[in-house]
Amino acid sequence: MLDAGRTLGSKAEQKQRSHATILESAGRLLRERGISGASVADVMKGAGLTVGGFYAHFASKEAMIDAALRRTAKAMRDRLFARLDDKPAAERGEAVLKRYLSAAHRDEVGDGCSLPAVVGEVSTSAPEHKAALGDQIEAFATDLEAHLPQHAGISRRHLAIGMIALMYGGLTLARALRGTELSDEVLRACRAVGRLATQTQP
Amino acid sequence: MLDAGRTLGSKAEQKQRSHATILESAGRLLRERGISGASVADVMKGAGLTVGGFYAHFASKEAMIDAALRRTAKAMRDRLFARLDDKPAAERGEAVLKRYLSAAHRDEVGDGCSLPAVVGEVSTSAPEHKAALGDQIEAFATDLEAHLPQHAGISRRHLAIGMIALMYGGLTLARALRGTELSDEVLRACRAVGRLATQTQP
DNA sequence: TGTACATCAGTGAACGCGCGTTCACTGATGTAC
DNA sequence: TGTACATCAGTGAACGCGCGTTCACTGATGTAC
Repeated sequence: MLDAGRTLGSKAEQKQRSHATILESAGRLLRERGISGASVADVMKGAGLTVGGFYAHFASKEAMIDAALRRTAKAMRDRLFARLDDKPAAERGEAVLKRYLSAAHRDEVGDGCSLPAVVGEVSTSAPEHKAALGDQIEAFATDLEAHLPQHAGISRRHLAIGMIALMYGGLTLARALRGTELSDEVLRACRAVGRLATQTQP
Repeated sequence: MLDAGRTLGSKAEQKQRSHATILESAGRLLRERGISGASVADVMKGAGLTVGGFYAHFASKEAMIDAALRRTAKAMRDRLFARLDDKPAAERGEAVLKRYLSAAHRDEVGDGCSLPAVVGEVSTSAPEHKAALGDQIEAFATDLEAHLPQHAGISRRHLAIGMIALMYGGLTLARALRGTELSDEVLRACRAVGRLATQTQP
């Protein structure tokens, strides 16, 4: 009775902890190996569990991918837009660009953005992933456009969407070419082109 | 004797024709389903043949993917830069941008650019694909930079590489979101951002 | 407090399937005499 | 020209493997009395 609050639901708490660990493992493998590469067995092994228990936590692999995608994309946004207030408003867009298109971000595959691992596969995988991706792109664009300047002939929203495509495209290309000289060049080139868009017009 | 030229090597010619048909089928499936989705059995079926004969034409699936990637990328460049002489020099960069980021190109998955189907998978597949992709990006950049204006603070080569990342990223995102409103918006937004880079500076 | 029963998170083996690759074979084409 | 043999492009079944999913089970935790 005294420790009712601690004991009660301790089984449920254990399950909750496992659920979180599985999601974390799924997020890492999703970013490292993509949708098809993040196998249920490996995700469970990464969480210190065995395959059989998976379906007590998720209805299907697709449901797991969906949850992992939403979680990792949210985490990425939080990180990307953190501590921007320290900088003058005019420099914030470029700061996001530099964080995203850095060599460090290219190399920390399992912890970085999930878009490079996911976007290319979405068109050939389960249709529900399209909605998850769409939601994350919308959220990303909304967060980003607040930090971009007004240009003639293009809305801030479209500027943000274009910047996302540039950042996603550049990072994915740089990762595909990792270890070659061209990989670094891609990052530099995309930062330079992005700068044209983040700068206030003369 | 009379028809020696026609008969001689007719077996070899048959094999050559089959080889071309297989490559064509591989190119289509590679673009429709990506590297892992273009299975050897389906590629052969698409060429009107059966699995067993495959290894008389290619040393491995990887060799086939390599050849198909190089072929389709070359074909895409030829198409993208065709008949640009009809246009004033200042409009050629934007013309390429419009061709690449068109709704038509987004929708003709099996005949368009192979980058959306390939780039995301390269970092987790056979290492030799990295070289094939690198070569195609180099060639693409070289072709493109000739049609771009000089900007302050960025080389034409880097402008070209950045544009490629923007076009690849935008098309891939638009394909992932195909059928949604956001998909069209991505294409429009990327064309607008690309225009900032293709225009001569004021 | 102690005992008997219920719950349920997690295990591990099995399923049907598609994959890349191998191989004994078939039968039309090509060659030798 | 006609016959016997060699070549080789393509067939189709088989292999070992990893996949997503299912399911009978185990054993620690929780509940009832």
